[in-house]
Amino acid sequence: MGKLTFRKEERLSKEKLIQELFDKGSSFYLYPFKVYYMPNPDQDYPCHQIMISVSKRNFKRAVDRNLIKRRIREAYRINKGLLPVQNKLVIAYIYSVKDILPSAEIQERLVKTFKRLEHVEKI
RNA sequence: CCAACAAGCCGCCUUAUCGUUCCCCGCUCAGGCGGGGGGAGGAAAGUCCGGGCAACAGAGGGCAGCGUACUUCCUAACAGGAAGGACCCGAAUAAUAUUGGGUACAGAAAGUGCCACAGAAAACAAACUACCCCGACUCGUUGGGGAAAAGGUGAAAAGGUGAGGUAAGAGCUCACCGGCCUGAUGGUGACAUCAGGUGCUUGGUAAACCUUACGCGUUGAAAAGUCAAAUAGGCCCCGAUCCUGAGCUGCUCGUUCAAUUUCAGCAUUCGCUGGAAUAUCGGGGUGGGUAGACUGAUUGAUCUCGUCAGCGAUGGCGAGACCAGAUAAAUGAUAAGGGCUCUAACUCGUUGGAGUACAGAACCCGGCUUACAGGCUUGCUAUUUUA
Repeated sequence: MGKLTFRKEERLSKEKLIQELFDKGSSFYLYPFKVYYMPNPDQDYPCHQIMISVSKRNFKRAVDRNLIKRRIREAYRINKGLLPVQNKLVIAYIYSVKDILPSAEIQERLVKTFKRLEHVEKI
C-alpha cells in the first residue's frame, strides 16, 4: 500500500487532456458519481491523474461545493492504494446528487468505482 | 433588575492521527527527505459606485450620450464620509429652548406634455347649488348681469385670520401673519436677523421630456509583458537536381468533376531605370508564434503604538511590524473531549435531547448594500412590568 498523499502531480490540470477525456473517454454512473475515465496516453507518468467536479447548478454556495470536493479528495487519498497501478488512468469524478452525503458513505461508494476501473484495457 | 432601541466590537476551543500549499534552514543517490514558521472574512458575498494598474485611441473645441445636484470640508477618487443650513414628522414645554428621526433638498413667469375617479370647473380659463341686483310674466318660474364669501368633490380649488366696506361680495381698504423685491448686518458658504418697499389671481408634476451648472475617452488581469520545445509553414544563405516552374484575371484546349495545357495582361522581390529572378530536395541560420512556464501578483492610498493639529471626517510626524498567495484553484478530513445557547426531568446540580449562524480569497485598494446562531461593551429610559 502506497503513501496516503495527494500531491499536485495527481491532479488533472492539462486543458487538452481534460478535453480529450470528455470527448473520447468512457463513462459510467455509480451513485452518487458520474465517472469519466481513459488510459493515460503517457504511460510513463508516475501515477493516476484525477479531477473532482461539483456542479454549480446543484450547489449554489461555494462553501458547499468546497466541502464535497474536500470529502471526495480525502476519500480518494485514503483509499487510492486499492487501485492497481500497472495501467495509468485519467479519471474525472462528477458529483451529481443534490444532497451533501457524509464522508463514510462517499468513501464506501468511491471504493466501489475502483472495482470497475480495474478492468480497463491498456492502449 | 429586565426588556427594547442606537453605536461599536467579537463571532467556538483543545488534543490525536492522516494530509495540502508557500517561505526559511539542513541533507541528498537530484526523484525527494527531515526540521521550523505562515495560511479565509466581517461581510472574502452582491458586483452597485469610485480609484490604482495595463493596452488601445486622442491637437484644441463643439455636438451627442451617461452621471451627479442645499453648503463647506475630508479624500487618490466617489453616488462615500464629517460638520453645518433649510424643510417635514415626532418627543418635550404655557410657549420657546432642547432633543430623536427623515429628505432625489438646483430650476415649474424658457418651452412641451400629463393630472385617473369624483367634481360645475384640474388651468389661453371656468358659476352646479345657494347669495345679490335688474327685467318679464301664466306669480314661481324664466332671461340678463354681479360675485370665488358659503356648500359639496378631490391628493391638490383662487394667500390665511379678523375688522371695515358693499345690493351681495371680493386685497376693494386696513391690521397682523405669509409671499415677492431692494438694502444693511453677521457668516468662508448654504442661510439667518433686521429695515424699507410692494396688494401680491395665474395649482401640482422635473425617480415626464427638458433647462442650468459641474464631471466623464474605450476596454478590463481571459488586460498586458517576458522566455519559448516539437511539428508545419515564412524569410535569408549554401549545395544538389529538374531545366524556367509561384499567384491573380481573361481566352482557348480538355475533362463526369477536379487537376492540367497554350497565349495575353497584371503582380511580387532585387532601392529606381535597364536587366534578372519566382521550382523541387538537403543542410545551416533567422524572425513571428502555439503548447507550456514565468512576470503582472501580494510592501501597500498597508497595519500597530505614541504624539501633534482639527468640533469631526481626516491629516502630519516618530517608532515598530510583514500579516494567505492558490491557479481544473491549498487553507482540510476523521475521531474524542470541552465551551456556549435553548429545552425536559428530578434527588437542585446533575443527567438526557436539540442547536452552534451567515458564509470561502481569485490583480489590488476605498466605500455602499444585503445576510448573520450566539455573546460583550457603552449610551439611553419615551413605553410596559415589579417594588
